[in-house]
Amino acid sequence: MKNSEKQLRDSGIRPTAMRILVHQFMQDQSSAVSLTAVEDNFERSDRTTLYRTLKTFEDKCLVHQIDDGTGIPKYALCKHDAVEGKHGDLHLHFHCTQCNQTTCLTEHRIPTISLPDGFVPEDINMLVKGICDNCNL
Amino acid sequence: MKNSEKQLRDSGIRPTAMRILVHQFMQDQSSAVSLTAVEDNFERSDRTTLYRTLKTFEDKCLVHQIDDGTGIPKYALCKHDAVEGKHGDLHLHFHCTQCNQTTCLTEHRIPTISLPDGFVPEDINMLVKGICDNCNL
DNA sequence: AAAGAGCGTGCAATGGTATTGCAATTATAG
DNA sequence: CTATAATTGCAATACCATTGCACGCTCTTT
Repeated sequence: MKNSEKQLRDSGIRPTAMRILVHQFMQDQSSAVSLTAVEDNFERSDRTTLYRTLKTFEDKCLVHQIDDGTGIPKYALCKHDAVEGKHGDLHLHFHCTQCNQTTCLTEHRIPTISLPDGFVPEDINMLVKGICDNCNL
Repeated sequence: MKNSEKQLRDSGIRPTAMRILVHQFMQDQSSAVSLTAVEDNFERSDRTTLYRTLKTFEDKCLVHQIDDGTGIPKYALCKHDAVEGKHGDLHLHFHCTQCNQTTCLTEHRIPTISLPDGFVPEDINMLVKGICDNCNL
């Protein structure tokens, strides 16, 4: 997938070797990854660099950060095309309490919710914890 | 509210002076509080004690922990009667990005959600970020 | 092709918070 | 009143995110 380089460029990110590798790594993942997980896969690189790489990706809407309740932020590629500085895909996240993996259920849009008067929603986060399909065999 | 003492007893928690005070403090709050917030209100007591107090409350379902995406856990009293070791009230949480307060919208039950085959839900967390009614005047 | 500016990277250090171990104190039960 | 158990306070540990700084690379400009 030489694709990564193009995607970085399109998002206004200079496609360094490191960034391309990280992006490709993210593409290979079926579940969201922690910074530590990325670090373990790139032992030659520094944690800080990877940290900033992910942050850059996030700023440019290539990646979204997921809070799965473990206290450790996870990252996953955004499926949709970046929409001008807005993380637009509000989907469900599932955290498996058994294998500890966090998955994007991209198909499952978050239902619109009605709030009390005066409350203005800007972002919605929905997290389901339980047993994932893999652990449930 | 001498009520606190009874509630602790009913939950199987020994009602020490500290615990009663913390419980009363929680009752007075209109939004969820962080450990640090509790600590600031009880300067005479140790952070660890308060930490364990909240944890005890949580274990006994007097209090539920809220993850509002700030990375700092918040706590709020459970409204419902404790149901045998199960935190049963799945309600909405709202985090105001302006005043930084996190509120339980107890009235707003979380809609049931359909998951892909093989996924078994055990707990659901729904968090809305935006501007709260107080900041929106 | 060489000089310079700006960005990316690595290292070291800082800070904030949860969490645990242990000893002293306090409350409960016999 | 004594013994036992639970609670509390202090100190220490551990884990991350985050930042400052200096070096190196790349890209542009002349």
